[in-house]
Amino acid sequence: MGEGMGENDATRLDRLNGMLKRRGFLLPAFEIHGGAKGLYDFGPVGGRLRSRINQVWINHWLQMGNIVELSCPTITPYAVLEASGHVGEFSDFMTDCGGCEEGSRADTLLEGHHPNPDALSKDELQELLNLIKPPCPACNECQWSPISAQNLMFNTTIGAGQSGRPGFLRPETAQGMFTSYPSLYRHFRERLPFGAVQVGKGYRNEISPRQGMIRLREFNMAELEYFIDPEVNVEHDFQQWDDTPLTLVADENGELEMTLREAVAQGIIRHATVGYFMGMTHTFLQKVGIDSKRIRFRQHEHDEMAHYATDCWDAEIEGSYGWVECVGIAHRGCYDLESHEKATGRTLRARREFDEPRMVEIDGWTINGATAGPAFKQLAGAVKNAVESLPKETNFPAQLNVNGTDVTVEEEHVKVNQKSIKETGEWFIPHVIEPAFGIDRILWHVIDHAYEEQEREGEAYTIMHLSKNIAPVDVCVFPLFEKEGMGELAKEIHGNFLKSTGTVSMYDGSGSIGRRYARADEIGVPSCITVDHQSLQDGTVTLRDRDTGEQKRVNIADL
RNA sequence: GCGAGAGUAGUGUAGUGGUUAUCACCGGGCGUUGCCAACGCCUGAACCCGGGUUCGAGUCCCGGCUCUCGCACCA
Repeated sequence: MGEGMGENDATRLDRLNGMLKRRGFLLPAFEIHGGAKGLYDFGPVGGRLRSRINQVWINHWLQMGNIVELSCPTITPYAVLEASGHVGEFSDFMTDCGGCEEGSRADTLLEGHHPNPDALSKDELQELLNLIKPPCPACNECQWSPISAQNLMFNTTIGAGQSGRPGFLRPETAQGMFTSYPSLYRHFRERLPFGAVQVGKGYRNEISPRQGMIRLREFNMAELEYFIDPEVNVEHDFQQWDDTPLTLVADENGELEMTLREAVAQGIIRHATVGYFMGMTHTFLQKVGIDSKRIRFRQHEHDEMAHYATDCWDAEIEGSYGWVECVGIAHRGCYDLESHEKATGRTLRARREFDEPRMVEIDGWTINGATAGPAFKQLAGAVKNAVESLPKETNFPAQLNVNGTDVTVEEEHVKVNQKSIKETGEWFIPHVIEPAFGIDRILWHVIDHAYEEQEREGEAYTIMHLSKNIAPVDVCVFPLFEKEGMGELAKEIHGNFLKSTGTVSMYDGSGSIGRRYARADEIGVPSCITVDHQSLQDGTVTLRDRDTGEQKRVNIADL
């Protein structure tokens, strides 16, 4: 990152940041109290920009027709994130020295006493720590406080006092969508594929937030969890991207220019749905005004991917900080649902009906409950499983080892088990393909790409070329001068814009007309309307385009 | 987290211990001009926070917070 950033880029970045603060896009949060690292306010202009980007994102995915929107809590019980692997992956287990109060990592203290302390659970670490009582590296004292998970996640307590139970602020929105799987499955009438999207806040207690909006402690994310049947080969329509080859940086093939259709056909992209979502991502980024020449997709190398993932592509956008990953599109296999299934014992599966019912022949042994029950008592269940797995040729009595106990199974304990079972389908854990968007990073690059510095008669002039889809203010209405009724007419037009839902209009009557255009250009207002003398006579106004500066006269009624 | 540098109106800045903290842009009001940051007058707005040294601190010292850069960390 930051490669090749010249002095001009650096001063441009300074001026851009100054403007963003001055005009109310992005500001350091809680600044009057000294500020807080990694936390930003979206200001009077930025707040609207953010929510419009969110809305475009949601609508973009809802267009697929089999996607619903969820909203899950940001406060998440410990068990959920333990099941998902975040507690293990994201934490360091810390303990404080009773002598000098210096905090140490428990796994580091126990190195040399265990082959791989990093892999131990919290309880196991605590047990080992109590046993070993290693000396404090700072003061040699051997008194250690109970281990706590010092986490890249924000700890909290759900509920007050003794009854409170531990939890975290969520590090991603995804887990709530996985835990909502049963409700999604029912909503979609038990038919794959389907997906859920969620836009919301995520939290990571980053050790060192840097580079403005690029690494935050509280961030806006937007994720899609798309559930598929791994055995179904889906056909996706790639036609819409056949004319736009993408820049792909593939794991083993280096940088390529090719269409998604080709990349999927050649197996460079390992799953068609991943490819389809890459296309959807590219289209979305264009919708919100990202320069498509500065988008590329980079494939994770094998050792970079989470162990359960089978393919992962990042959409990277080039801006003032170099190439920054803004979207991750990961094929997560069945990892997430399986993890929650294991932790809860709940079924998180889908049903796949066979084309033809399958007859399963069972020809073997099972126990005779009447005799085996009294004989094996509490072991009877385990003996049943063991006997049923024996081949038909087995002769009784037979010696078996069940749960570590040797038992003798007599002929009288068993009976022949011969039957046909008709199976019409099977249950499986759906696979998940997850496009995860860092909204703040995208928003930053939207701003970065939209920001243009011009020079007009030696003066710096700033235009934000924000897309109409996301511009925080849709229109400005100016009276050429606030007299002879021009101010009143302009206010009336402004009022009519405000009445139409979703339109943001600003009225500005102060300063010269050129100054007002300049103020509007700086926050990226696409259109400005000016009421002049002629308006009073014929009911027309001038409509000025931000990017070209051209004006045309239009009837007030046609606005 | 470690090391280095920095923090003065909304923005960019001047100010090496001594009056009422400089300048520009900026915001507001009035007037004037009458379609692209025009002009005049009036006006608004700052020494990051907390301690210390000193008769006196924006300035020196210590601690904290924030920013920038390097190292470390980083689905």
